[in-house]
Amino acid sequence: MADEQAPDGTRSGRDEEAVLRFVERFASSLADTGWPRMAARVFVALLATDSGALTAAELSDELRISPAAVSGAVRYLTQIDLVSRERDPGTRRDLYRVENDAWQGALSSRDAALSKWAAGLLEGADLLGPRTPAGVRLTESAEFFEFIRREFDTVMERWIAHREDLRTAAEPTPDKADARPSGA
Amino acid sequence: MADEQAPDGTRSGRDEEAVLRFVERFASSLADTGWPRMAARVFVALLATDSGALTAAELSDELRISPAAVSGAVRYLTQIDLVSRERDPGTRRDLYRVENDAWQGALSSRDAALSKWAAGLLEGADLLGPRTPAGVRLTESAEFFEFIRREFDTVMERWIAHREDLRTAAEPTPDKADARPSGA
DNA sequence: CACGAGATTCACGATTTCGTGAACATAATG
DNA sequence: CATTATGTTCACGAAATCGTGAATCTCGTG
Repeated sequence: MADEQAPDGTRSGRDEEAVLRFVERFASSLADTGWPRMAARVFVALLATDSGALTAAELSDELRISPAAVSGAVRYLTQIDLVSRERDPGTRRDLYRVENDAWQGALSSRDAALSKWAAGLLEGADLLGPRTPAGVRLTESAEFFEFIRREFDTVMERWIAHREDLRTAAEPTPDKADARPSGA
Repeated sequence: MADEQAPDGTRSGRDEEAVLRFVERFASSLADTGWPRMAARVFVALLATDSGALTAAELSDELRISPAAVSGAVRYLTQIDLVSRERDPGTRRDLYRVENDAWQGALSSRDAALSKWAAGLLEGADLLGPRTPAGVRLTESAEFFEFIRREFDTVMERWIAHREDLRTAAEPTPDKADARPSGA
């Protein structure tokens, strides 16, 4: 296991097999909460690369799925802004990249659903009579969702700040980058 | 349409057909985000009653589904603490009730999933090497989820306070309770 | 303690979802 | 402009999901 290079430039002093198992395991827990299986596998595979990006062929190969499955998974992931597509410079292949702030984006995109729910609930409250117990319950539900939606922005701001703290705390000394095998 | 009473005690000056349509429509948007169809319909049907509770027979009748389907939906809903089961006093029938703070409970129960995800991600980070780019990405993802989980408690506290504000504001005069049939 | 109302379980059939293979589309290169 | 490498679309078949009907179970009641 001398000095081989994975396609994404990752140094393979790693137990690739164990990584594969991790990808499958974590993708499964995502799938358990409603993610499409293939999308989950592709996403976690990207997360687990140093470069954060892979080509369709690499994904197809590593996960043992057809190019069509990769295409479908990637379409799903780009639609919800978890993954971006870019052209691999100098070649003809596309590169699928996981955004650094992928999770935040994923949660943010729930905003639309929350608003839609709130609107639907208010509609129902109106129908049932806003002052009936049922109408009150629906109105309060709508208010809950609107509240959550608004609070979310605040939480994200706090996360950004917290992340900065963590990052600076993680740098032991303002030394040269030493965690960069720089295989490139 | 003099003074008929729906089974849950709801006065039916309402357009029952329109309510039914609302139930189906809103249940559909829940289903679109991954809810089991029957569970969504049962849940919304309960939301739309004044008493907040219905028997299995009433649900089966109103939604035109089999008792088995009701049983399955209710099992799902009680497992995630969105609905509670109680015995209809004096009779032999169970009553399924939607909790007043149903939505909060539903979101709270996501805590477990968040923790599980964070743990899985840390495991992966360890595997990939905590100081490699991939390991850093996974660690940061885990930290994100833990952060969200912690923040959630705060948001809920603020919601409770905000809800009280809304409730007192909703009472036109400090009169006798008129919009509070006490959804106990 | 037998009866019966009501709830649950289980196997089956239908519907839907999902991944594949193959044809098709697109674009860079000589 | 033909060739080749790459990505996408579409119909098909497999597999999982879901709701039903019928049998089974539970427990209050006469």
